[in-house]
This record gives sequence, structure tokens and C-alpha cells, in this order.
Amino acid sequence: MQYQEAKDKFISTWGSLGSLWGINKAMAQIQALLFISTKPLSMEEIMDELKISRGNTSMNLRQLIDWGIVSKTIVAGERKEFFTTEKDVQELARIVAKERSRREIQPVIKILDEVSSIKDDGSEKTKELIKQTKALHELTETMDAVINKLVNQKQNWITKSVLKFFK
Amino acid sequence: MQYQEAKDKFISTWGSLGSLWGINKAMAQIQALLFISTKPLSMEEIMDELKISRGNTSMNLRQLIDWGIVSKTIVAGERKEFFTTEKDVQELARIVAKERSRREIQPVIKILDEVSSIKDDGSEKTKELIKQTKALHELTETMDAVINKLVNQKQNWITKSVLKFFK
DNA sequence: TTAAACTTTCAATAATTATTGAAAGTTTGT
DNA sequence: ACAAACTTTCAATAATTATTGAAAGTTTAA
Repeated sequence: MQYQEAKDKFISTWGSLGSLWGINKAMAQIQALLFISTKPLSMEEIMDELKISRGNTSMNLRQLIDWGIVSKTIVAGERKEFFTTEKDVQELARIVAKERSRREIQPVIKILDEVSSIKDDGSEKTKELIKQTKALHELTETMDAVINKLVNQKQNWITKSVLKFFK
Repeated sequence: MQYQEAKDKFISTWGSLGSLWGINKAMAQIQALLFISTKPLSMEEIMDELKISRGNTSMNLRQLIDWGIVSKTIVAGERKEFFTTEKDVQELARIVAKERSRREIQPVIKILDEVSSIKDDGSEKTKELIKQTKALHELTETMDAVINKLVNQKQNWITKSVLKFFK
């Protein structure tokens, strides 16, 4: 496999994988492109490489910036904006985990808490609803706590966690 | 909040949350309904409760069975099939984690391995592609190993893992 | 202050994904 | 062997989500 083929394969795989880490295809592809680029890229270059429109590029870059994964940089002597992504995979994983917790897990915890707190009217079905949603609430909170614990452990968190598990 | 409202809220929240654990809305809603049901439900009952068609119910039940989350049960004196879901949240989490690893993470690991193994032609861009995809490969493998370690630890794995982390 | 260079917005459209419903298929009791 | 009871399949359709492109908006250099 040559460079170009490997590059295309990586970008398209990462793109279709977006759903795994909760973002859309174009967003994931832009991130992938920046991730293997040796220098900051302009909007023009991103559009050309990925064959996507200006509007699409602009919107998805904004989302990546909102996530904290991509930053604007200035290039000496250039008027247009250039973009770079976080290059350290562990830092990247930390950011993604933190954002998903905030955006998706926390809201669910809130609703599970509400639902599992309804008044027990003594009926079997109410008891079952309370019991099951309480269990889910507890599980979700525990997982979120684990994620946040990991995430706040800046240095080499993955490696550290693995060491703990495998010892 | 009364029973019916809590039930509806739980089912719709769990449904729209499907994407978080990689399944579609109807699938997640069927699972949610079974999860808080006090008895096995027939296809008829599921259709009625969720207001979805027979075809949709049939297809999504099949997928849930493929995932290993739902099982058919026979009810004495009844000709039609009834369905139940795994009621233990930890077991449920184990199954989901295992399936997602198999369906989504493993294939990505394979591709990252291929891409990161291309011949180094000495150019800067090739070096960068190899370096970055290698890092991603390593991270993904590590995470997958952690998931599988957790997943094979049948009893109370969540609690155990938390104890390790917080001590 | 102007106009060229550049970015953002958003209504229209395309692409994708989910859902329906009726026909075909299967199983079971007699 | 038949037909009633039930389930599955799948082409058509609906709903959702992503993408385009051109107009509006912004910034900068002279």
C-alpha cells in the first residue's frame, strides 16, 4: 500500500467511525486529515482534499473547535485562517471522553434520577420501574465517575489504567 | 410524576439514547419496554405499547436477539412467542461492551494496523501518517483490551473496577 | 473608506436511515 | 392435508440528517 491509498483509507475509516465517538462523518474526516497533516491546513485545502463544500467545511470546523479538538492558528504572511488538531492521542481521548460525558451521559443521569424517584404506589409495575431505573441510574453514575476520574488524570491515563487492571 | 408519565419518559429517553450505545431508536425502545416490564411481552403487546408496525417490531426484536440482549420465551398455553430482556444491568453492560468491541472496535484495529504498516518511503508526510496511525492503533488496542478485561470479569465488574480506581 | 479576501449562514436539496404494511412464509392443532 | 395463527420479508415511503452553494457578513490592506 502506498501513501495516498493509506491516507484515503485512514480518512474514510475514521469518517465512518465518527458515530463510535459521537460525531458526524465530515467532522471526523476533517479531524483525520488534520491529524496526519504535517502542517496547519486552510479551509481551501480541507475542501479540496475531502471534496466537500465550503459551507460544510466551515460548519464542521466550528463544531470541532467547540469540542476543543481543533484550533485556529495564524500563519505568518497569510491572511486566511489555518487549522490544526490536537496531535496527542491520549489528550484527544481525554477531550472526547469529557465532552461525551457532559453532552450525553449527564443529561441521562438526570432523567434516570427523576424517573426512579416517582412515588411508590405499591403496584408491582411501579416497583419494577423504580427498581430497574434505579439500577440503571447507579450504573450510569458509576461509569461516568470512572470516565471523569480517568479524564482528569492528565498524564498517560490510559497506560496507568491498564497497569491497574492487569496487575 | 405518575407511573405512566415516568414510563413514557424512560422509554423515550432510552430510545433517543440508543445512539450512545450503538443501536437504533426502535431497538432501544423495545429493550427499555421489556426492561421495566413485570412479565414477558408478545409482539402484539410491544407494537401496541410503542405504536410501531409489526414489521418494525419483528426486525428490531431479531436484532436484539442477535445482540444477545433479548430472548424468546414460551408461555404455557400460548401459541405466540413472548420476549424478555436481560434484567441485570451489569450483565447488560457486559453484553453491550462485548458486542461493540466485536462489531466496531476490532475492525478498526485491523485497518489501523494495515495503514500504519505501509513502507516508510522516507518522506515527511509518510512518516507522520505512520506515526499518528501507530499511536491510534496502540490506543485503540489498549482500550479494547481494557474493555475485554472488564467484560470477562463476570461478577460485579463495574464495582470492582471502581474500587480499583478510587482506592 | 473602499474593495478584495475571506468566513459564515441558511434555505433548498440530496443522501441516508427508519418505518410501514401487505404478501409470502412458517408452524401447529385437528 | 388443511387452515388458522402467527412471523418474516422487502419494496415503497416517510422521517431524519448531511450537504450544497450563493448571499450576507466580516476583516484587512492600502
